[in-house]
Amino acid sequence: MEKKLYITTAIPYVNGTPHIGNALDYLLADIWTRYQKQNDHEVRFSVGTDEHGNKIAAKAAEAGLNPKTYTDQTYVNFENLMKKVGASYTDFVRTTDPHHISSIQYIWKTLLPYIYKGKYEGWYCIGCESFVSDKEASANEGICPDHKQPYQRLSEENYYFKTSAFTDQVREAISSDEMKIVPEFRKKEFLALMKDGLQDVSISRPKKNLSWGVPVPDDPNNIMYVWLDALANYITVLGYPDQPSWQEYWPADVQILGNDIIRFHAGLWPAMLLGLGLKLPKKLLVHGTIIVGGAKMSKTVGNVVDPNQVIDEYGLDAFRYYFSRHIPTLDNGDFTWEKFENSYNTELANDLGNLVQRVASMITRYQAGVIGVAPKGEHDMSVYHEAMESLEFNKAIDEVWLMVRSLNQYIENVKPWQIAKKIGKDAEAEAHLTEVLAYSVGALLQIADLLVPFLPKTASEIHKTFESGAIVASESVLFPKIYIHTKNPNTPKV
RNA sequence: CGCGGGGUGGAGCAGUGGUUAGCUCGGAUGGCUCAUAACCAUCAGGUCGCAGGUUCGAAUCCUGCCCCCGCAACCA
Repeated sequence: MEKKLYITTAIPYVNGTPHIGNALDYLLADIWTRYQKQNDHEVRFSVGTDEHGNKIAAKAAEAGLNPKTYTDQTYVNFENLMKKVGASYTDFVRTTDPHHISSIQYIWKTLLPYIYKGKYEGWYCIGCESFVSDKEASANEGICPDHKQPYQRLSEENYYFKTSAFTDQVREAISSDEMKIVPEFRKKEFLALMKDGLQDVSISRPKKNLSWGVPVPDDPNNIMYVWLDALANYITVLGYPDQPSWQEYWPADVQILGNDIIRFHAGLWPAMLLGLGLKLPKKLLVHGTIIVGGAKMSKTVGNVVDPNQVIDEYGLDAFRYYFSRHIPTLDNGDFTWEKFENSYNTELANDLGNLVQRVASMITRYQAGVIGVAPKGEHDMSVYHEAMESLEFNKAIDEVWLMVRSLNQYIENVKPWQIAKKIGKDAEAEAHLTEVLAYSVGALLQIADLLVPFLPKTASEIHKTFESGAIVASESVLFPKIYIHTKNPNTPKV
């Protein structure tokens, strides 16, 4: 049965260059999307960029540009990354889009029954033109590290959103899995965090302190808090409220986010939706952080991994492979160039690439490239599908590699090259060989099907090679060995 | 006693009371020759963080302790 599904990715703040965490968002959403499409569902897959706020304005000023011009230049970096990881997204939203702006103002007006004026008090840096959290203030011993000035205790009048009014509903939705937080431990973590209830959130800043943003309706001296603006993208991108088709896709089936922003997505965002009278998303997929050799990535340490470099050096599918299999979907994962290259050379090149090659080569050599009719692969795929449904993509792709391994074992046991030698002496040998090789092709085609969500290019190359009933030689081998970061074990010893 | 997760062979992990604790990578040996010097098999290697307890029996349950990692609400 065909369903209309919707998946979203967190929209990154465009004040920097895209990093590997952004790429992970797009990749996970894309895997899910391709999987659902393969099952004949229709999917909308949204991406976007978050472009308002002081930090953007500051960066723009540094570059001598107005903020809009600045974001017009930087958002492209993110769009390029989405394309580069092969994300098959259908909708792109920028928070500076006119439709988004008018929509968020409509949202504000609709939420008015839950909005009140209140005082916000906190530590403020005049240089930064912004408040800092108590934690940050005490961490810096009361002095702004950028401006070498002491923070001041200031208060200002803000609009507040009565998130607290929705505490019970949100808690209930999370506990009952009506809005399911995946993985379970994130759900527990968040429920513990909100045990004292959701706290009202200040959702505006005086214009003098926050110039770059969406004005509050009927009160242009106040600018909307960036998170309110940003979170709304998930519905404005669908055309909410003016294009009725949004109703065919909301609520989202899956919203993808990193663990660092869970409280906005599991607290403020559902409260906004409830205030608007909308349904809550069905699932929040919270992925972990990618660390490098056990350490957090950071610019100062200089261990930041550029997704572009990975893709440029090893190819897109190699990137998609490592980040879907060796970075657990629902937990933190480790990246090092050595690990990456090892898994590329052993798993992609030796296990899969070589398997395709040896089967194709035997058919070419023994049967002049004629496959005959390949039987349908018969491997039990329930583990794979269960893993996909429970959003544990790494477990699903693990399952594919079990199949790769068992096909290699099968070939080793049956020894087609020995059967080939009997042709002419043994009357049944020829038919037997054909059967063995056709079976292998059937298994490979099944493997290719299961790889479609993960390695679309590889899957289609395998299909191309075998599906016509005769071998179509490809111009190059799948996953040629690469030794950039590790030693080539086959170099002769000096 | 803030909350949560975790400590299992060199590395990464699975395993929540029951036969000799599994898997992948790495290492050693052997086989094979269709293949990207690939593939397959076998072997080596673990006092399951520490100490007590419950039990016929614990990595698995209980108690205490040690260590690591997140989070601790307005930075997006």
